[in-house]
Amino acid sequence: MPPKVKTSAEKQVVRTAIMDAARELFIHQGVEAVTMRAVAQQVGYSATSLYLYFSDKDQLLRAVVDADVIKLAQSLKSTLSISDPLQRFLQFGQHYVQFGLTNPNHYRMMFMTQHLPCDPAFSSIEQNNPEQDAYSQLIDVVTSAWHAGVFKPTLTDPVLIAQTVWAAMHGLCALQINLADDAWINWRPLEARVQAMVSMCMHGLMKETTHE
Amino acid sequence: MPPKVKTSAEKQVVRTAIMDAARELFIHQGVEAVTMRAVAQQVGYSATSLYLYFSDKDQLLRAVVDADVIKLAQSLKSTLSISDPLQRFLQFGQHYVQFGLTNPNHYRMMFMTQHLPCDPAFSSIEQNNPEQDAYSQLIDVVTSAWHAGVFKPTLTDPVLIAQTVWAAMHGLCALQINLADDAWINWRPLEARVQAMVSMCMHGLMKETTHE
DNA sequence: ATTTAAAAATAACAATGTTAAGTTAACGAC
DNA sequence: GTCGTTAACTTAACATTGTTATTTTTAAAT
Repeated sequence: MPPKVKTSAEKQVVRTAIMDAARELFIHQGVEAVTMRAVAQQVGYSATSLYLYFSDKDQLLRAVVDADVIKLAQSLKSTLSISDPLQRFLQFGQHYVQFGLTNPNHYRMMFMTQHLPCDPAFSSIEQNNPEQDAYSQLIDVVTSAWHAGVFKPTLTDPVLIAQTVWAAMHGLCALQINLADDAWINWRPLEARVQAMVSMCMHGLMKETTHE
Repeated sequence: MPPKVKTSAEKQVVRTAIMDAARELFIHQGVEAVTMRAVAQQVGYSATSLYLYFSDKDQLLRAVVDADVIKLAQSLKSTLSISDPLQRFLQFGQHYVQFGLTNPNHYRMMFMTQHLPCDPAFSSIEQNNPEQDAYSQLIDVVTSAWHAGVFKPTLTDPVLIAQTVWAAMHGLCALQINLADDAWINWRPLEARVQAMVSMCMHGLMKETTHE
């Protein structure tokens, strides 16, 4: 069966196929519930063959997450062309939240599960490349809005603003993803919570004149 | 060896011992990494005996988390005696964040790991009892501040305010806990991020006059 | 044609959650 | 007292998992 000697390109095809199968299962069943055997079966290999392409399950997850961060960045890229810095910022944020809420397992996998710290030295993502690095996009978007003077004058560090907004939006997504079904809490409708969070951020960060 | 016929009180002692051992290990090693055998050894029983007290690992985790939610509520209780509604709200929030950041594994176990939804009908926590239910404390604290008129007049739903503030603070804690060591991100100092988040919430929610 | 080694599969291992099958000894009935 | 009965517990055992060791297959190199 093994048609020996795969070109590096052919190997990449298999690698990608494994990652796609893994992502599909991770997203639908959660990372924990997915076995290497299941991934292998999905892609038509034996379980042990996966280890020829990924050293272990953690590395496979890491690779999938990396690829998805790039995808998120490419998705967010569409908002970067908005010329008005304020609108660009708002759309960017909305896009991010929408991604998290419509792809909960995706989001959980990327930002809520404990995985190996992402080492820029070994990542497949090119740091600071706005095509791939969603975090650097965020920094850029906030920084340009900051230069445009939309934030309160007391706020002097765009990076800090960015990290605060990210945290706020992340909290919204994370609680929804983890506790939406918890009968304990009488959640307000999701849209109302999104709206309230956006509103709080705007009133908390922007100049008064900006959001009349 | 088995000294037959334990009173219900004695059984409760064993149950608690198991939960304490489990919590200790969960917190130091993460829920995933802890085996039933390890918990059993810690408490001096065989692994299978744990199943006489908890139907499975998920239920054990659920019981531990429930107990810790009560502990959190009791810890937060100290702030409830502050007479000024605004100060009470602020201290309550600060207390919560401090808990999350100084007990990261605890916090992760309680709010960031996937576990069985908490069913009020079967929980050991008494819902709406301010001694035990931290969420109801939050609602109360925000509602009384709302009645005191500290929030912007456009904000008409104290529950929505509470859920928004919780999400914001949770995002702060969650990102710190999961991504603090990620070399990708040039995190601002933790205290600065806490301060910035608190400030954003206040400016975003409070009447102008409240925070001069 | 024979050798070599890449690519894959099969067999196998240790660890884990969990269940089934014993084992021990305190209590009640006589 | 002794004799079952049964609660409390232990030891065996199982299925599943991630992973490694071994073996098979087969395209290319000689």
